[in-house]
Amino acid sequence: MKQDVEYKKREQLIETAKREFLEKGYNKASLRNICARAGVTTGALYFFFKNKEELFAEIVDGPLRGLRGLIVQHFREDSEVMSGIATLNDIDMDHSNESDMFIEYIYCHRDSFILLLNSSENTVYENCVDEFVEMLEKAVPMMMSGMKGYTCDAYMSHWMAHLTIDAFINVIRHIEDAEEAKRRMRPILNYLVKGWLDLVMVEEKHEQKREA
Amino acid sequence: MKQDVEYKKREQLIETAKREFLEKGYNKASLRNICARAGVTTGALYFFFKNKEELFAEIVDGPLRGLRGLIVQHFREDSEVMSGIATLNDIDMDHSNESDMFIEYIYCHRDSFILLLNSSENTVYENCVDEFVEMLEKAVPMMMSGMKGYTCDAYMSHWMAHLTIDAFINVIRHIEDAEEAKRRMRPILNYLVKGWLDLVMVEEKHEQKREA
Amino acid sequence: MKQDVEYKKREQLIETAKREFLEKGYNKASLRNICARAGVTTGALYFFFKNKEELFAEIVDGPLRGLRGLIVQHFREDSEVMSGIATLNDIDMDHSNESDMFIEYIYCHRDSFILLLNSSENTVYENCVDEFVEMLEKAVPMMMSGMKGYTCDAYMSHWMAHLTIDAFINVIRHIEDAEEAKRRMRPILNYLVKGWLDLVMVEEKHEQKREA
Amino acid sequence: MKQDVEYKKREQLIETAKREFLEKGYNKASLRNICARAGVTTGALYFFFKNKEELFAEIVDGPLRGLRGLIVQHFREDSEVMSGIATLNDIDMDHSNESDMFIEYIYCHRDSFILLLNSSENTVYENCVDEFVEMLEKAVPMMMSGMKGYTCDAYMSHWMAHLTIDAFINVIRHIEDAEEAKRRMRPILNYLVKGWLDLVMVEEKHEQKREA
DNA sequence: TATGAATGAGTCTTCATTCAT
DNA sequence: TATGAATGAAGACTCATTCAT
Repeated sequence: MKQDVEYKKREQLIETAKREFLEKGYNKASLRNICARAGVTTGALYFFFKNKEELFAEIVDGPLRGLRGLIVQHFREDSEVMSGIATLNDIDMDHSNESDMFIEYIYCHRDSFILLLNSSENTVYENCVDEFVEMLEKAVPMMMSGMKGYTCDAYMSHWMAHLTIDAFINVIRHIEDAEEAKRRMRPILNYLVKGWLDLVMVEEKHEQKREA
Repeated sequence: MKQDVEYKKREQLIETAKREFLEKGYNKASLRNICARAGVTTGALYFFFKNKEELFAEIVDGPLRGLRGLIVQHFREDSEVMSGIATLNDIDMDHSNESDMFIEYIYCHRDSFILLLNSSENTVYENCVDEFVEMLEKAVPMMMSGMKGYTCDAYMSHWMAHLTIDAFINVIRHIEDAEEAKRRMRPILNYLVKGWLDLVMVEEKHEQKREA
Repeated sequence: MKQDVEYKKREQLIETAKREFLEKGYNKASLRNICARAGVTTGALYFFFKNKEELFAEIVDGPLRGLRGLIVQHFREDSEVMSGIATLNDIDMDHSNESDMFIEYIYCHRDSFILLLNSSENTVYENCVDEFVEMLEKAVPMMMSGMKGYTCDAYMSHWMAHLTIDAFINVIRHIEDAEEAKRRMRPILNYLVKGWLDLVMVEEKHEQKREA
Repeated sequence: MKQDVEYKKREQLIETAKREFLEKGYNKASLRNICARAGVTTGALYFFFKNKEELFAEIVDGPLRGLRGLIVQHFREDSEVMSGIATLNDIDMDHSNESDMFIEYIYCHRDSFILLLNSSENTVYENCVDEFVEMLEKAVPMMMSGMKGYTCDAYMSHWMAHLTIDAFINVIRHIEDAEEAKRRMRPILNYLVKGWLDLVMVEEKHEQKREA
């Protein structure tokens, strides 16, 4: 009974913090203001959270780790599938399922991800996007490594990774409904996959000619 | 003669402001600090500029307008060229020249554009990127309007515009040298143009089938 | 059985408080911190102690009263011995035993005394040293009162008392080992006793001359 | 004319700060309070001084450096005088002049020194007394080095230095009038000098006996 | 006995801006 | 043109203490 009340205050605080951070960004968000809006004294906030940063982390860290985990796991599974494939033509061009899954997860915590994308300046999270770019940049070439006769162009791999992540970010930022987001993401992703195959995968003959 | 001295102070102020804004972002940048670094009193700053925002604008507004103008003019010229083209196959697939020109201009004022991209939070410029997306999003379909048998998918046009702009931003952010930037941009742009043609331009028959 | 546990908490609290007070001084010591270090909740602290000052007192008051008692008793005994002495020459110049006894007691509670000396600002104890100076300042002349032909210079008595106490304080502060402290204190004390006799005890003739 | 007003505010600030620091000690002194008492806004304080610490330093640093300089210079001169002396008996036992000079200087800035002695906890100055002890501890033996047949007992030198400084501190703390302070200091200093000669200077024969 | 959530006044400090000179 | 003193609100954060449970 009392616990309900107590938890309610903590939850209240998180909820108002989320709103304030979204509206003003991390820096301009005012703890005083958050407390006032949550009907709580400043001291109370510092009972629940060590810091402004920790309050932000509370909102954002869980979903971020979750997504990270999801991606790692997904790449692992994908690697296994790919290990049985030898030519470009055998690659399944439909990546809707994967795309859907990521969107699904992200939209369960959309506020948090919007926060990370738009309002995490001066936070340890301010470069969190780079991490995902890097993961993608390294994962794809690895998955392709079994394909005979092709090598990866590292530079294009980097840029395709960037573009791919940017595509997700655009969707997350501008589409509110998860189902619509999924629907919109699918054709874009297919286009991007083609990019990976056309620009990143280089026929080795071609490559040798160049070097020659 | 005296004017020289004065102008020097103004110039000094702008130079230090640029550095401070780049290092700390608009919000965290301190006018006091800027003045101190420039060897100028706070009062002096307020003689030259109305306030913090106007100081920021001084650095950023010129290049921004310049780029805007360049783009508008370019689209106008391109429209004329395109008006003589009737089929997709006739389109010149090499857009290196255009890409080069934009990069060239941007890199003449790279500091300013980096400022706009990374440090314009809480400024009227904070959404300036959207404007360019919008320009592109609308311009391309217009240019294509002469092409018989095709219509534009508005939605994909939006996303391709976004991706295209993002591609430029990635390059600007991460590559310091103008020539290298041009070189890297070309293949990416070509890939993107293919995207425009494949995803945005829809054969009308196809379209009718779908709708049927 | 349960009492054991409780007492353990109290004891824990005192122990951590001692450390915290020593490290940060009375003011900067944080009750929160003390509780955390002791693995106890803030509420618990307030069950055992009325407030911050009383927690400090708990550590410090016992030893302080003990020392006070020891000194009073010692002066009483010394007075009796001195009542049988009529000339300066008969005074026992070796005060090692007394010095040793005080050092012995103080070093049994050295932490507490260090606390009193270094970390009692803004406490009722912050001037506790003065009390000892005063005791000494008054006791010595009283003990000497039986000596015919001499009077006490009140002013010099005050300063010698101060110097004597300061000498003890220096030792307590800077020497950790009790035995070494005793050893170091002895020659200093003998020098100080000579000071008492030379500066404080004034031959009455001399005195009359002066006044004449 | 305006300058008068401006300087007055700064001076006012320093004056009130001095009072506040004296009354409450460095930590408990409140900048808000100081500003209010000085009839100045908080911002103003931070125009004149970088910090709480710097405000404190402003009051205290000058006098401290002055005293340090005075002592260094004095020791240098004394060394020259002593270099012409070979036996203990030739030493001038009257050190009134020196004592007077130090007291004179200190009492010109007595507030500052009281601050240093009583209210500098948690400041870089909190151990400033030790420095003077050390200077004295090292200087005296050096000055005595010319004396044949004697060596210095390092330990007693340390304690005599401590006692000597403590004696000064007692006077400064408890006597308000400079002239009275001088008068009181003289006999004490003479007593202390005797201590230096008796306890610190050891006849080498004696020393050798001991070692034998 | 003991918890731990909550208080609320208080801390030092920073800032963009103003204005008499 | 330019100074620089001064403003005053706001910032994050800390603290000893209380009290219903």
